[in-house]
Amino acid sequence: MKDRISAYDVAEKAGVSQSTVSRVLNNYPFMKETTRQKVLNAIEELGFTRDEIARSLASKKTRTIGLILGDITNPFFSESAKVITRKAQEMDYNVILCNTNHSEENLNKYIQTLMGKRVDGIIVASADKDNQKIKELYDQGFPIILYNSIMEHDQANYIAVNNYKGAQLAVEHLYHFNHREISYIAGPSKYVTTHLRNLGFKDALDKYGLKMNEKFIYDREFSYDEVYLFARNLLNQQSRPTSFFASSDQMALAVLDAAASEGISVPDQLSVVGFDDIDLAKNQFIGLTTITQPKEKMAMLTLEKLVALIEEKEHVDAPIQIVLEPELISRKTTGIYKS
Amino acid sequence: MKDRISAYDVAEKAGVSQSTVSRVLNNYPFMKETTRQKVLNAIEELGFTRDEIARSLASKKTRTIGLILGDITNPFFSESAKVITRKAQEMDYNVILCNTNHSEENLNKYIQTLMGKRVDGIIVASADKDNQKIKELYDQGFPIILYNSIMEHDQANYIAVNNYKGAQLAVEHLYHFNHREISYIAGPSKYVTTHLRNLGFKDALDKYGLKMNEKFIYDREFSYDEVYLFARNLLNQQSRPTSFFASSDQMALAVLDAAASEGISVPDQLSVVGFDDIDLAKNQFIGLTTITQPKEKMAMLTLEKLVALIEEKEHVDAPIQIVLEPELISRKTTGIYKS
DNA sequence: CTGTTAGCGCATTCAA
DNA sequence: TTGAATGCGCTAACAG
Repeated sequence: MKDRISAYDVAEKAGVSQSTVSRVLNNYPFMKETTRQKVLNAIEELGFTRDEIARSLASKKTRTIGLILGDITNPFFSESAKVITRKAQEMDYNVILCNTNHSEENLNKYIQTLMGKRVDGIIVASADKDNQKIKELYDQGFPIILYNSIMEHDQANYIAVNNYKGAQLAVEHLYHFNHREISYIAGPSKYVTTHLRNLGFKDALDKYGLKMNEKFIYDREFSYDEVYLFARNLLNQQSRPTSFFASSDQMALAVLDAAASEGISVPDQLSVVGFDDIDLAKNQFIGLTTITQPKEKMAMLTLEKLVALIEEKEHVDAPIQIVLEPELISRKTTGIYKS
Repeated sequence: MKDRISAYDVAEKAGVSQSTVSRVLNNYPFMKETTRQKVLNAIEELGFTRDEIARSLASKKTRTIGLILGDITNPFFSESAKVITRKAQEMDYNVILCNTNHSEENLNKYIQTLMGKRVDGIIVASADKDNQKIKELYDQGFPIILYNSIMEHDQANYIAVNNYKGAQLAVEHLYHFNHREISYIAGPSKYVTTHLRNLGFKDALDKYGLKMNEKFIYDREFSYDEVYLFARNLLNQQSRPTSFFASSDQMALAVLDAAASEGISVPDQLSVVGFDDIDLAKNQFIGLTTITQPKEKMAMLTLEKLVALIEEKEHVDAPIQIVLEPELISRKTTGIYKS
């Protein structure tokens, strides 16, 4: 590879100084139009593009943000990532993507790496409750926002849906459809998101006077295969649940998969409610009943707020703490239970 | 935010020079163990992390690669991205994610940006045929690999599946199930990938003596909604196709969606074949018949080869041009046509 | 084995 | 309106 063309090369060709080149690159307004043109021409002829690394070092800004996701193959995350990257491009930011596979170790490692890369801000879409690193960043005033999660910290920035209420809506829906035996794919309560959904689920059971069957609760790590096996096993039991509430649509799909493998038809013999309202849930071949999150809105808002934090850190105002309302959308995977 | 801690601060605290600090950071082997410890302690106490930006500027390496995708919400891409980011982390690389939404303008813009960011290499998973920018990079010897696509250029690096053959397998399968009226969701032939699938499709029709019905071919841009409408419209016609072959599983889902909306049952009244074998295709609630791509293998290979190109550019060997074999997996969305 | 020195390619004062 | 000089925080010779 031939040597790169630097601003000095351009300067020489244009017969000006490097700082003048820098000025036209940065749209400095007070310049003679002719010199600007000379520089522009030289840039054109040489095919020069500035070195963003050097620029970052000098300016202490990278115009890059880190996006930490739990699992990019979960449509909830990828659909969010799509919105965030599009918006980022519009605002002239780049996105470094990090996939933790739901491991806190990875999360910490990624935060470390991103800080080393001097990203201007971070969006965390898969935060463990009380994560220490994140709290440190809040304390330092570093621009960081939790997406789809909240954190109890007076400086915490987050944008999420009311997960507690979402879970309640699910139980309510199933209850009204005469379901009394509800299996719950909860996921580990180490995440605030799932923790809140778990609380909502339990309180809703209480409200309707239903007892919780521990055997019907899956509280291990999110894993398609594990949930598939769990559901399949449960469906083979003598006293099997009449319905499932899954803490994510992805996991609801695993339940549907398991049901299909056992020849159990949905919704006739089994009802399933998900959470997230991924695009696929709308697909009429599937028609998953689920709890909506205003993903698009949340994602846009998250990026906008983050950029605001980055670019106008002067007036830090109050921390950003936004909680949106979920909604239940009834489709084809739930039906009235007939005993 | 308080001032960052630099290697000089560490050096001072440890009572050594900054270059010594740099040495321990880079695991330079010939050092007195005691000084190494002094430095390590100072690093620990100060909570120092090195500035990767400065490091990149000085070393001319960023340990970052660009990953350009057509659509992150298409599981084929997100599943590939997952493998690539995991592998990248293992090899101590970061990934900047770019989502083109299948627009060549975006592709070019992103390539530009990534080059400005001085990424060490680029993976393009959504390349337009004959893209000029990509060719330039090949000419310069810049490490760039096409994933799931090929390019006719003597220095092109690519890893893909035999798309021509894949399409043929699909037609063959449908033909053996007595389907004679096959609709094809082709996508625009400006992508090499789809172009080859289109060729395979047409040649297969010829082989079986089937005539191509232009009205059954969708050759516009990949868009879920557009394909949905196209399929729905077709299914409403008097002489509707008995089967669909979609150039991606994502588009096959759109067809299933349309069929469901028209109350047409699959596979009894309609057969559907996809392409990619996304995880969801295996879901028994759906059971999509499709053409497999060895995604995992392809993705791993792509990253490994790219890193090889980056790190050992001395022996550039022959260009990397790997074409893997596809396979048809018959599941629940295809059945024998009974007239 | 360790310190000194000179860049990397820009942005950004300060003068002129 | 422009140029010269300095430094961002590190790596990488080169001495010693």
